[in-house]
Amino acid sequence: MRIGQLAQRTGTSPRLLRYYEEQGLLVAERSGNGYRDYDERYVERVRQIRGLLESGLPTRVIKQILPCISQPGAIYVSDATPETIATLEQERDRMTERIQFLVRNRNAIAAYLDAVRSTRSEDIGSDSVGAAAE
DNA sequence: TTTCTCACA
DNA sequence: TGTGAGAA
Repeated sequence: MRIGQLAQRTGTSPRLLRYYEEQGLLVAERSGNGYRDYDERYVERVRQIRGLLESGLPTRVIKQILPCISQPGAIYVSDATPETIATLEQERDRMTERIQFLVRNRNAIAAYLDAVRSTRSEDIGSDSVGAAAE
């Protein structure tokens, strides 16, 4: 498939897919006219990349660890160099810190909302706020 | 439609 | 980390 279709199927843009390729996250075949040619497997691969980026990993790290985690289910310990292990440990710790940061802020917001709701229900006598979605 | 490059937030 | 413009 061509870049436009892959973009559509992964919810990204052609521009972004070229950018990922430039960063070494993707390698595309070329068809006769010079257009990139992707097979089915790239849909899942792009989703993987998106997920890791949204988790806050920089592209250079994703490039390094993608071969290790792209095999679903099986974990191939063999292809993880000591250097990659170190990177993963560091990234895991960074993620833990960010999670704690998010939890604190979520709690602060939740506490504020509870306070606002209780003062309003004292004034008005009712509240119709729906359940929070997860 | 896609390619590339340059510039910019 | 991404986007927009311009030209082929």
